[in-house]
Amino acid sequence: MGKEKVTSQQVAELAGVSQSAVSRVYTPGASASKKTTAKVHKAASTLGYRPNVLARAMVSGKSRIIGLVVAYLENQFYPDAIEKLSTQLQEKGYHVLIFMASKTAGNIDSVVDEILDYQVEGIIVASVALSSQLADRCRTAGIPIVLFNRSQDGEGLSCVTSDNFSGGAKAARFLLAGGHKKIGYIAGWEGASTQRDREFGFTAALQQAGTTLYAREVGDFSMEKAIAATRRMFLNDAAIKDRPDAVFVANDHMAFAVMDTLRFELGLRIPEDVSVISYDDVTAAAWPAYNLTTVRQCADQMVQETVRILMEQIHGNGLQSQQIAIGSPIIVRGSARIPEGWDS
Amino acid sequence: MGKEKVTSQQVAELAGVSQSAVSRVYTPGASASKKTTAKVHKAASTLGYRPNVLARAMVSGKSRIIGLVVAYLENQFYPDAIEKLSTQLQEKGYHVLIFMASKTAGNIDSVVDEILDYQVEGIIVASVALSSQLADRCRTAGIPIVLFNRSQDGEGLSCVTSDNFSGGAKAARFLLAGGHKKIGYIAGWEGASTQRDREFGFTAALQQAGTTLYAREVGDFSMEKAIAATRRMFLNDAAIKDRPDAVFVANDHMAFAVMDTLRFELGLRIPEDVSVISYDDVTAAAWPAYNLTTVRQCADQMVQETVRILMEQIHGNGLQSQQIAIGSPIIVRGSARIPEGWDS
DNA sequence: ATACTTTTTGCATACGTAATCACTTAAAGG
DNA sequence: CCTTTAAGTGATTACGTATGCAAAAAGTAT
Repeated sequence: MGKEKVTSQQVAELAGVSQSAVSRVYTPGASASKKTTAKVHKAASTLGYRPNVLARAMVSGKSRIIGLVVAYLENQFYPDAIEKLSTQLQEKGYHVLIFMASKTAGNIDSVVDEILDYQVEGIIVASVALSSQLADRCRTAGIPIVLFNRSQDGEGLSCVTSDNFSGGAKAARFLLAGGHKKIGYIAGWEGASTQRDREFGFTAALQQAGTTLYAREVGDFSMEKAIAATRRMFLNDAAIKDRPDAVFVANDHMAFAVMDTLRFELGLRIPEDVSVISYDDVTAAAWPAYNLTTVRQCADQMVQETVRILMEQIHGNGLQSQQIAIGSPIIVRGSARIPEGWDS
Repeated sequence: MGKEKVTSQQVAELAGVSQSAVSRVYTPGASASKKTTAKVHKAASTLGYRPNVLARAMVSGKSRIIGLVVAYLENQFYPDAIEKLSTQLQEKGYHVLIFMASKTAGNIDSVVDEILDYQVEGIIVASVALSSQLADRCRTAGIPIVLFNRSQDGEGLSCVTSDNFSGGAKAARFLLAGGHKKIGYIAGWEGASTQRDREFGFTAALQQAGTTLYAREVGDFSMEKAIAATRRMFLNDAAIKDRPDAVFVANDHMAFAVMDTLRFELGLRIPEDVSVISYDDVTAAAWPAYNLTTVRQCADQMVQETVRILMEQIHGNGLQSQQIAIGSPIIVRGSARIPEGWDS
């Protein structure tokens, strides 16, 4: 129960120098002679001193904390991204304060309020939309925000996404090249920019080829709803021969549920009876049980860009907001028929 | 670029009261009259004032930050747990500062040092071992620690796990009741208490039934290594008839890889040729593609106990360290032969 | 109305550190 | 040896809030 806080003052006394000297030894830019540095380090290690980040934050205004808002971690893409984000920020001397925005959109504002209470130096918002007044508040507070895997028009917010439009188009062209005629789409949550852009890209490419969506259902990025959507799409009144011969699912997470439903509930073979293609390329997409053909969201690059933007904004260089879209290559595996002579 | 920090002083001036009064309005225990409370609230909302948590932490010693150390988020059990932990702590007014201990054991000490720099009120360590000197340091600093999903002897540390020993035993009895004779085990990382206890429980139950492990390989809780372990176990020199007829895998994460290897690489049927049973019951275990019979780690209860212990220790009630083991029921699905007349 | 208790209030201080400033010491240059 | 410049140092202050203390205000009982 020794609540022994070792302060710079105590170190100073032991080392026979002033508190200022101790502070300077631990402040990168400051000047301290070899001798005092040595004395201070010795005293500090015998006392077990480490600078108090909070006190440091008070006076310097730099908390070295980044707030991260995330809605749910069920979709494996997010834990992956969080791990990478946290690791990269750690390397730069920042740390991540995590906030769950589990409930409805209403409480996201209060969540961000709580974040601001911690004097964070920046905020990363993953897969969540912000109210415009909230964006304003952060802007006037001078706290940079980066949307991760979401974009938002009009607010002038920085964001990092994959190129969802062209990714969706790639998926469409892959299915078309495979000779599919009746192509369905299982949408994500319709409030999400990712959902919208993927669908736009997909339907645009279909249209370019002179065709349109054969069926469409909404899965809201949820497994349960994706299962229901699959049933609606494949168990309709029409004859069996009228069911879709391919389906684009808005993300891998739903695609797993769709595939399981197609195979185990409806007895369909993939890709012989139905081709399935989706978006994200989470780890599990490569598991043999799914072997999912999917458009990759390069989490590494997305994280890297997110961190870069954040650092630029924090250090005041790039005050312009940036909208980054990372290239999204298609990863061909076995869940969708492979077109003859396909190699790109 | 308005770096406008609104302080209690400014609120005080606008409301025509002292800074102390403002502070007291926002301090739960303090006394303030209805009238001043109203005035302060009004002034605060026009100015957009919110108390600075860091400054509050300085003087009160309460940062309302909990440090969370986690090694990897690949195993879905951890993201799940993190989400629940974070949500529950948020409800109690605490927030989670996350630290990745990705690399080897060596740098865990430095990670915890960084945590302590933030004056956290408590630390949760998930699936990572602490050096004893580190445990000491936290003890003398008065910072409570709770190990999550790990136990550690000798240090007197609090920990919350599932009842791994009896869980392992349940798995063994299930396989034995199913009539299996050649039972293999794919171990996790041997430095982990969870691995050890699950194996002890499993082999103890085998021994009680007068048998022993037929084969054993190490998978280190890693998918790649689990795949290699599966190959070693099922592609050995002996005749095909000599391969195990059941395998207990130390966690679900590895079990997915094991099942995929058995099915798609070795062409074995589950459970007809080989029964597979494992431990955790992560979400994906219920997916039809795996339909995994597994011993459940009740994440909800584990999280609840973790938070409870932490809160007790922080508020100084239970200074005794506590070791909690949550009951671990077996969840019967389809990956292991179901014994005749089984119902428990 | 008086004396006494309870509640409310402002003042001053403390938390642990970084930054400013003026000052001392060391180095450099002739 | 003296002058000029640079580097290092300590005393002091500021960051934004909570809290002990004493004074003032508001009730309460006599």
